[in-house]
Amino acid sequence: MDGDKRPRDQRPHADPPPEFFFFGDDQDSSILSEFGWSLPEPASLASRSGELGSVGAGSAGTSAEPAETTTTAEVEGAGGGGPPAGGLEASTSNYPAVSSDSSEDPAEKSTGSGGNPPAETPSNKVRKKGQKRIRQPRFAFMTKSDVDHLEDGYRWRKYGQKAVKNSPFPRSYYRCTNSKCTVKKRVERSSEDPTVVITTYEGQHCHHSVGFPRGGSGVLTPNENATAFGPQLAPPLFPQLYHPPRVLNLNPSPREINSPPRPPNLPPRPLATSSGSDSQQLPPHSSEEFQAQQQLGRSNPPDLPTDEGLLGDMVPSGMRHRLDKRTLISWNSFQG
DNA sequence: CGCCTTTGACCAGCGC
DNA sequence: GCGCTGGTCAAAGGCG
Repeated sequence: MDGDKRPRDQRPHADPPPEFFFFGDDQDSSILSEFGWSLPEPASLASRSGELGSVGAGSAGTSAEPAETTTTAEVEGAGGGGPPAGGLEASTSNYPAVSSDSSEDPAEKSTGSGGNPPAETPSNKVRKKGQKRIRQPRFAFMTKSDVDHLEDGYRWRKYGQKAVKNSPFPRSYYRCTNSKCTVKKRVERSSEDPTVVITTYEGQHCHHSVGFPRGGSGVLTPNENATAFGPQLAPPLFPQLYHPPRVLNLNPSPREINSPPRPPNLPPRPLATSSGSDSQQLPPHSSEEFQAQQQLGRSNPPDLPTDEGLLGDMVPSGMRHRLDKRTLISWNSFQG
């Protein structure tokens, strides 16, 4: 992709800019700060966005706590023109909202395993020349976990793994096992905080979740998925997170940054595919956490339309279609 | 046997 | 055109 000699995070970005919205707790706020996601200058933000894996080489993680805190980033994809330098501004204006541009995208790749008919897949495993890779909307989640592949209610087949620049950790590529589904996801561990797993979803599921853990109970309906990120947008919103993650403050005050780590009464909860049973053992929230979530408006008042659903739990409805740093700032301000 | 992971090779796309 | 990197393919092997 980039033959640029500059550090990847200093290059103009070819991919659509990422639009991040974050979830987690105060502790994760500091993590984001380390990622440079706490409202970096636009250029920096833009460069990081397209490639989460370039989040940067860096110091060791902040915490060894294997927890469930999750950060989410919307990484819109629509191949082709990258945003002009300046990133954030550009991203906001140049890229359509996920909800609108995702639903009508044709199956994305010529090599697609999923919805694309075999006829479109060259037998020699080579993409048709001139066929541009079309990116579907993407969402990235940052989750504190000691396991890489987080259970999300769908079944995935790993189809590749690559070492990524500026990261000691390889990036894994997964594809939804449903033959008609083109959803893919990338999983990588943050180079800055090895305890943080970055999961990027791309595409939309066109089928029911299998539930989680694999084959387990708790089948998600398409509607449930839809409520999370718009119509059947990929992430089923981490069903294991029955208590949706809290939204991170991207612009934490010093006080917030220095806030004490999460209390020990919040047990770490690895969200593992491999150890699926864990995902069912959802510990009861501490009243403290619950209250905090309530304050963040992540509860789902009964008077909200269904559409508010899980996403409503995580982000205000106003942010649903366009989430960018500024929005987050605004929201953070809104939260006080 | 079916499903999945691993892994090396290949290609696309980008900047120089 | 070259070099680099991300993304993908597909054969081979492992596992239940």
